[in-house]
Amino acid sequence: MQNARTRARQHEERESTSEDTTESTDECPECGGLVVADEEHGESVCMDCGLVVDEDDIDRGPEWRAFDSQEKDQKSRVGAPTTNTMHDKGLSTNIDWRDKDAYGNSLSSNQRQKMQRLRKWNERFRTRDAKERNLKQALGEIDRMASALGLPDNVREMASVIYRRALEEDLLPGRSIEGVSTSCVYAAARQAGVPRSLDEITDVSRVEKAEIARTYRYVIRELGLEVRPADPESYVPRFASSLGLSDEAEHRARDLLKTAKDKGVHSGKSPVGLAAAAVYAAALLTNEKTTQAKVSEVADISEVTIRNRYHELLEAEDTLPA
DNA sequence: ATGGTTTTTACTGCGTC
DNA sequence: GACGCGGTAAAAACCAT
Repeated sequence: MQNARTRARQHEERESTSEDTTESTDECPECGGLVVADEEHGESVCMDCGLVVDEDDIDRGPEWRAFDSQEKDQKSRVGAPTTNTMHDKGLSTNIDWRDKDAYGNSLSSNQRQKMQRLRKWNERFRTRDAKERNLKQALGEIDRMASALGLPDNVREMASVIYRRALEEDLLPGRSIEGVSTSCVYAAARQAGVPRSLDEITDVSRVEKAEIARTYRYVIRELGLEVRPADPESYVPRFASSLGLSDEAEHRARDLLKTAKDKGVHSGKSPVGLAAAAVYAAALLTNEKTTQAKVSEVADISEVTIRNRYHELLEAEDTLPA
């Protein structure tokens, strides 16, 4: 057995050593209760025990106050939000495709042709140079994959930002747009705490797994992105819900993973496998009906691995003084 | 390329509904 | 008998050196 650190580094996806003590953001470190944000005081407070988990939050509201609607209109200076998921951040001009004027009347054929030409040139200018076109295509890909994986908008946003940076730093030459955008999605999903396994990513990408992994490592290294090993717990909700398990079982699964973490059982093992095993074990403990086969299917992990892991989980549970 | 480790594949035996 | 489950051995995949 090599030492734990080396082991953990072996597999990108793997959980790291027991020295990593970071708490997930929405659970109280004291009692495990739910932590909610109190915007008025800029604090994050545990709902169960009242512990203030985080202070000095950033207030993202407007810095001005308005006392009536008129003032609100005057002081407000907000347009459409810019977004990184569009290659021009949604800032450039768009010419409507409908051949209607501002009053809704149809255009004469003369005007229609003119508008057609304008649209064409506007589009050409918008995506003028190679980088813009590159971005446009990549962002399309990112969006497609994120949708296919059911990832939320903020992940798309993150992936887009990462891609922009990659483009800025000239990381693209020699690498496919597909590969890099896939890697960005993978990285963003992991950073956002809603990881998808490499296999899941591979399914929706047009690029092979090996290339994704390679490109991903490259991008991470070049951009100096810090991505912690995936937390098995972050897979639990997804698995539990696709198996139709109760909240109690889900919670049980998390507990199992926590004690396993304390025991350091998880080092060097695939987080997905751990999560799958925890979900299965939790279903057993709460007398809910599932089979290893089903868990193995939704988690995309072999039954053997589930068996091995869940033995280890239960063992860790037993040997704990609790 | 090699070696050590984990995961997968394939197969077998056991108990139960 | 099909099914769920446990175990094993060999193959494959993976990472670090």
